[in-house]
Amino acid sequence: MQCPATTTATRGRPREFDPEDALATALRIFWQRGYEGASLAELTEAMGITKPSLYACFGNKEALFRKALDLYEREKLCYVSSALEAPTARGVAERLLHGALATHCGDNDPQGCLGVISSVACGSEAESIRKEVIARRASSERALVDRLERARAEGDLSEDSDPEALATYLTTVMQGLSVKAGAGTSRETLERIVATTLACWPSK
Amino acid sequence: MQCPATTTATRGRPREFDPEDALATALRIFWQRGYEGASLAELTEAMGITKPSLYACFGNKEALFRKALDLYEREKLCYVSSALEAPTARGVAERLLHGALATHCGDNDPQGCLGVISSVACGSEAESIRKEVIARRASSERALVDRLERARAEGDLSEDSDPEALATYLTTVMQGLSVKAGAGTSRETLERIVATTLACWPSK
DNA sequence: TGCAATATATACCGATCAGTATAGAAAGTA
DNA sequence: TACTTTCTATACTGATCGGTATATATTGCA
Repeated sequence: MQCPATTTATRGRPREFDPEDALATALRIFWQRGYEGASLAELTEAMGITKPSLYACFGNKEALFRKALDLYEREKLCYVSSALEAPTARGVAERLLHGALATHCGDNDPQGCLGVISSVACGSEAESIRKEVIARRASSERALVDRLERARAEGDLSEDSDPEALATYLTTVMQGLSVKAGAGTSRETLERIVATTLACWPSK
Repeated sequence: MQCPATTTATRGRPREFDPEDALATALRIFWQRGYEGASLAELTEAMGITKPSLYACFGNKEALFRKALDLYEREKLCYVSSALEAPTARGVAERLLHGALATHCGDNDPQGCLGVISSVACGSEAESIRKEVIARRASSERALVDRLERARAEGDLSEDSDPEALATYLTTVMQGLSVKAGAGTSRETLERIVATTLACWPSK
């Protein structure tokens, strides 16, 4: 089967492509098109492999998407967990917003957030994909709530503030940023949105 | 051809369906599925008409979508223009956010914003749809910028505030709300997000 | 060298996509 | 009643969808 990490000598004809490279390419296509918008024809052409190779290596389209989503969270959403390590609530907000900016409006990657794209779109067939993306997002949002509750306990968020409300508010802004980024809003405008959000943020 | 308003006596066999009802149904389907996610099979079944009837009355799928989008803006986004008539900048923000809440998280309509759904998703064929939706949104955002500039001129927004930045910030929150609504976030949570946003809003 | 194992290339599958050709049904007009 | 006009119902088009069967090519091992 597939062994992306260990390059153990196997029998049979060796694979002619690098599964990690191919997966990174698939991620890029899914990121541009969404799950349903990415056809197997476009995927296989971009990855430089044929459909049987794709199915042998990754299972099927849905399994490929989940692996791409894993890669996305591992490599592109790492700013989230590192943001939670900021010393203050304001620092967390700053790192989250600037991280979102860098990740979803960079020059080298598609614009917008794969999670937002996949949860908003599309038809009925992709329902299980949608649910999975929403579930993953919920767990990372819970971590943010916990962090802000800690901030309130530590005093850098005022006693009468609502950590849960602030957390969902913050992710709302981040998701709005992704929508705008995907719609082609300029980076400069997005930076002003982040600045405005931080200017409103109710803590030091 | 089609004459939805005037019921002039025409020759030939009379149409057996009400184009306005059919269009309202089509809007609901597009709203649930997005442009590409809504198949003609699902559309015609929900509308209770056959494909030839749909094509004779509405042109094609894209034209039907544009007509549905017109209806959507006319009936569902009217809260935007009425919000701009609020006496103060804070009143504008309040009405916009509560209007978005009522429209995108109501019990009778699909969750989320048709514009966000259509601009975020999907494949490459719907590119012209995407562009159209983005353009329509831009023009309504311009109206909000104008309104906030007036607010600054009138003094209910401080001299050193940035109306353009505040306007895009506000629409960012609204689009984030739509993403969350489409993902199934509870109305109560969304109301807390609105309350949090207004608590942060930098004007009386 | 021959065999088992794995990968590739080609061509195909049934289902669905948006869109249409054709024929019949229902109205006004003469 | 005959005729024109318009709508509806059925069946179809070529293209594309995700997925696969088959045959061939390339390796390790015996």
